[in-house]
Formats: sequence, C-alpha cells, structure tokens
Amino acid sequence: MSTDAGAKAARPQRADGRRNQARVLEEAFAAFAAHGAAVPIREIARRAGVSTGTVTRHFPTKEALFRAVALHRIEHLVRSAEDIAAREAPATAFFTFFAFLVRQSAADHAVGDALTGAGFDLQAAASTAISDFGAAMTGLLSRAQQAGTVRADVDTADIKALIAGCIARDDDGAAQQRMIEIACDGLRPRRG
Amino acid sequence: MSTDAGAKAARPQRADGRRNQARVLEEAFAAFAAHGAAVPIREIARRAGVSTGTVTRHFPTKEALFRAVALHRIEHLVRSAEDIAAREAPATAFFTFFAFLVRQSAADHAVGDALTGAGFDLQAAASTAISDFGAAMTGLLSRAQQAGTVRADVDTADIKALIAGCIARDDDGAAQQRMIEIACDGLRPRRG
DNA sequence: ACTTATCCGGGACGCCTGTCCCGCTTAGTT
DNA sequence: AACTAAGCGGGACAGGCGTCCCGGATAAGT
Repeated sequence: MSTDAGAKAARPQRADGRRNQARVLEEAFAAFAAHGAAVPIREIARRAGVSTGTVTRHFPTKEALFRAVALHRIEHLVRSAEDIAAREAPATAFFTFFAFLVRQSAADHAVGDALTGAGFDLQAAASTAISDFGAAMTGLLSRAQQAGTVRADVDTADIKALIAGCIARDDDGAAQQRMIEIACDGLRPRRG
Repeated sequence: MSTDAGAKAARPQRADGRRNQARVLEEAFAAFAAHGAAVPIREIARRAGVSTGTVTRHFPTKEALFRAVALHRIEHLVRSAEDIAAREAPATAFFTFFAFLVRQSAADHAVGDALTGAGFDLQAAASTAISDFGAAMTGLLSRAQQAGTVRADVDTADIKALIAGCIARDDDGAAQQRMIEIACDGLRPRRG
C-alpha cells in the first residue's frame, strides 16, 4: 500500500533506537578496547548513558555485543593482511603482519581477547570475518614457509600463542618491540 | 608447669585440625594444578570432604591458600634452578631451565598462574621463595648473556611473557616442544 | 569423668555478574 | 490530534563467588 515494495508494512526502526544502538556500540568499542572482554555490561551502559535493558534490547547477549565489536575489528585486520600481502614479498609479508597484529592487540584488548580466545570463543561462531582472517593468516604463513623464511612445522595456533606472549608485555613499548623481534627470530628456520 | 618450656601452656593444635588442614592443602594442590587459581574454594572443600568454614579457618583467605600451594612449588623450582646451574655450563643452563619451567607450568597450572600473575600477584607479597626464584632466574639469565648465548637486552619479564606464550599451547605436547624451540631460538643474539 | 578451648558444618551475608520483564514514554503514521 | 507499536528505565531475578559466624561436637588436659 505504501511506497514500500515489501509485503509487510512493518514499522521501521525508530530513530532514537538507532541512535542509542550506535552510542552503545561506540562505547563498547572504547570499553572493550581499554579493558578487554571482561568489562561489565553495566559499565558500557553507564558510559553510553543508557540502561542495561537498552543494551540487552539491541544486543541480546553480551557475547553478541562483543562479537559485533570484535568482528568489526577483525574485518579491518583482514583488509590490512590483504594490503600487506599485495605490497610486500612473501618472504617478509608474514613478519610485517605479525608485528602489526601484536601492536594492534596491545592497543585494542578486544582484538587481543578475540585472537587468544579470552572470554568468548569466536572461532566457534562461523563468521566470514573469522574464516577470512584464518585464510589470510594461513596464506601469509604458508607463503613465508615456502619462501623459507619461517620454519615449516609451525601452524596458526603457534602464531596465536606467540602473539599472546608478546601482548603480555604491552605495558612497555620497547619491550614489546623486543618481544616481536624475539618471536620473529624464533620463527625462522633453525641453522639459517 | 608442664614439660613445655614456653611461658604459655596454650593448647597445641588439635589432631583433627591438623589432619583437615593437611587434607585441604593436598586437595588444593591437586585442584590448583588441574584448573589454576580460578578454582572455587567450595570445590576444594568438597574434594577434601570438609566444609568451606574449615578451609577458611586454616587459610583465612583464598589468596593465603593459593600462596601456600604456589610457594611450595616455587621452592621446588628454585632447587631445580640451583641444580641446573651447578650441573650445566652457563651457556646452556638457562635454556634448560626455561624448558623445565614451561613444562612445569603446563603440567601444574598453579605454577603457571603464579608465574604469569594470573589470579593473585604473588610478587607483591615479599617471600623468600619468590625472591629466591627471582634471583635464580636473574642469575641463570645474566650468565647466559655473559656467555653470549642470550641477547643482552632481555629481562626476566620478557622470559615470563615467553613462558606465558608457550603454555598457551599446553594442549599439545609436540606443539609445546616446538614453542620452546622457537622461544629459545628467538632469545639467541641476532646474526649469531 | 569432667571441663574447656578448639574445631567443624552449614548456612547467612554481601558483592558482582548477565539476563529478563513491566509499566511508562515517545516517535512515526494516519 | 490521535493512535500504536517501538523503545526505554530501572529494578527483579538467578547464579556464582569469597568471607563470616553461630550452635553443636570433640579432642586434649585434669
């Protein structure tokens, strides 16, 4: 009947609802980035200036909210991985991406928690972003292995563990850079 | 008056009390080893066949119980460190100790949590075991550095971070060994 | 045997968490 | 302006945690 082409003229999302959802998402980004997945829902609601009920309305569970934040960031990681893969030689692209991942995880605890599986297991939830990330990581890694700059027996789980180790030193920038060097050196084939 | 030489004839600890304390400690060892510092006090009490009040009586706080368990294990680590330092050349002793620490932390989550500071910050509580451990670690590390087998700019916090990374792969024995190799290789001086 | 300080069980308490729900408000449509 | 469904606030609820406390039990000393 109306200008809507759909069969149902269901009322569209209200403007204030959309605004609040955006604000919650915005504050969730900041809060998860600052304190990781362990930050309480009430705290995010308080920062966004809404009630906990409003948060739950837009994101029925805490995991849903965390996923919305983390997957968005991971999509960004995937794009960066593709950029690096396009720009850099296979022999070094992986190392560049590794350093990028560590710095990103240290700056944004949501990324770190998502990668290391702290809080929620995002791997279980099938998502294009997650699988794309896995594919990008595997691609960079295997190409470095074929180029002979990374030992052949490591897998992506090893890489995640190394990242977890590096972000344990996120309190000190120089130490972090040192950890990246140590990890990358260790990944090179032995007696190279 | 009695055979006691002390000034106060305070009643000694009751036999059942000592028995229960030993049982709690025993089960706490097993539980913390299996699941880390996050295991609930109630669970330890249940396993020991006592009530939570009994646990609290002997160990007024959860941190006290965890400390009793963890410090005992750390004393063992210190003895092992001294053994390794006595038996092995400075150039390799550190690496042996590192591998030992990782395997120990993977087998006993209480050790891992104590080392990486998960749960409680045992470093804050001044204890001879903790300071002895720090001294042993620093000694092995600096001697390896003087021998030229470990890069000069790493400190003990870096080592702990690497251990944290290695125990993230404690689900797979082969992967763990691989992680130890990677970490040790990375610790060697560059272009060496 | 009797006394008494020690000890124990089990529940209460307070705190924190994520999730759900009800009554009121408000934006969008007619 | 009126109507209605979407949306909101704030509190209720359930579960889990560490800690504390009281009435009854019991081991140790006399």
